[in-house]
Amino acid sequence: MPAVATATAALASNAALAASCAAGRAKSRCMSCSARSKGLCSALKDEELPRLSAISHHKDYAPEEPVIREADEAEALFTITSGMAKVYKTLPDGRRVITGFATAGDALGLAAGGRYAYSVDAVTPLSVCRAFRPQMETLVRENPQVQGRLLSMASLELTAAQDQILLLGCKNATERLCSFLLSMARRQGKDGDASPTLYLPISKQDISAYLGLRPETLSRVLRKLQDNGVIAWKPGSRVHLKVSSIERLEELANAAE
Amino acid sequence: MPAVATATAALASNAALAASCAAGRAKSRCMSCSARSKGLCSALKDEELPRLSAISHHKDYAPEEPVIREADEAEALFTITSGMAKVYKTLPDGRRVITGFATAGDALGLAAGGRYAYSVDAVTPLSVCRAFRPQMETLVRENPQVQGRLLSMASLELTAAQDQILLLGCKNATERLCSFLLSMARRQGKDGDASPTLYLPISKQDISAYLGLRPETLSRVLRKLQDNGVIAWKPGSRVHLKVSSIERLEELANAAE
DNA sequence: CGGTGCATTGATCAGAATCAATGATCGTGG
DNA sequence: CCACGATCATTGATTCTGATCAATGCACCG
Repeated sequence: MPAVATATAALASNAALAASCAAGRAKSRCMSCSARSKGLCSALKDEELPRLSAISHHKDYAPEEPVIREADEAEALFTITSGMAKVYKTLPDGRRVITGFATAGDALGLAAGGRYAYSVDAVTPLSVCRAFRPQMETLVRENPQVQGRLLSMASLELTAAQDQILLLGCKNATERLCSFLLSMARRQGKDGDASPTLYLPISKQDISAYLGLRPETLSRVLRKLQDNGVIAWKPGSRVHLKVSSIERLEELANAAE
Repeated sequence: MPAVATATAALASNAALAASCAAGRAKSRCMSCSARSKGLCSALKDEELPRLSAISHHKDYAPEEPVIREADEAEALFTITSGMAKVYKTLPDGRRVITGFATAGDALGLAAGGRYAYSVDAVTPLSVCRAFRPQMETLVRENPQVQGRLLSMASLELTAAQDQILLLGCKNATERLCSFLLSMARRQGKDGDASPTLYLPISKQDISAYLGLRPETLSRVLRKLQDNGVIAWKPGSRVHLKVSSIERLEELANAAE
């Protein structure tokens, strides 16, 4: 997740980012954004960017800070420019699942009804771009291709959600963890190949909430994988992880033994 | 699910539905469709309908017949006109989850990549409308509002998928079943109110595959709810169900006891 | 009428949850 | 800079839910 590293660097100015900006300034803002080529923004040509800059407002969040609260009025669409966020849902009694992790380029707040369907908190230091609904709708009207981009992003999310349903509905603890590590490794690797070294800014609590497991169970499975030599914590940092055998991980991800 | 009743009635002619139809005939076809006001089609005005008719091909399926196979080339977009279908994903070793049930108006085959991300089988006798990708893309280009409709449908599906993740990640067997019955009752009730009499064309096998439970477990939970007087099989038909107390069901759906 | 296949029920097992205790880490303030 | 407390991770012991295994019952169909 290379975007994470640039979390603090991107877009230093904060004060000037109120309701609207001069087009010239705004253009350079979106042009130099680390998410320029991703998500929503990739649907716009350079010359169309100022329109987006004009309606989007930058905002930063500290780790664990709430970004979106389920059931709130869905007044804005968020695009992550750097960092990572967790998307989750909660039951009345406090139980929760993390339904996904979002990174640079991902959109948050695509609500079908008038209200957000999930909550979002920052995982790492997080930067987002907010565009409020009315202005967003104008942009979409003027640039219909944006909707196509939104649709394909929603489809991707849907596919990811269904994969997660498969994981939660069928897989045991070991398979869940291996599937998760593998998908993170693939996200970080080049063209679909899983990277053997893995940057994991996500706490174990959050991983267990994502996998539908208790922290204790996650800890035990993690230990088992280490003892079997499948993975190793990289010395020196707790957020780096080394996978000794991607093949072994792939086996474990789909086959109960 | 009123649409189910019309499964056999809708669109009797089959032979004439090859590559293209005369606009007049085609118009009346979509105009009188039971899904006219739903899904994709609701995005088109009456006078735009012939364009859709011209590119859509009708097809019927018997219960349990496959409609879409995961990983196949995604060559068409399906819209259900009547009946019910199950959407599911499978692991290499055969384990499977049903990720959702689709009824009249629902779209199937919205694939982000070039391939279907899931399989679909008919649950009841099923009628669908197929539109092949290239023609569909033309239609979308000429009627951009269709994409908006697709987007909001995808968002709804995404929300449903995330609810299912919450169910599988957090809830116990009783809560799962109650949540399911409740959502089915709501689908069949008027304006969000759950209906106390419930038409359930879905086999217990499929219900258990949807809830991430074994058939034996489902059977036991079902029995418990009956013994507690929360639900009752309506005498005379095994696909009808009566809920004695929606409130009780709502309690059970979200609260571990 | 017998057979096949699915649903139910019962008995047992196992995987993960829960409960509990200890140990590591981090931030804080003395 | 170190000591302390708080928080979180790990490990162990035990429980419990749901899975699995097995037997019986029932319905549908040839």
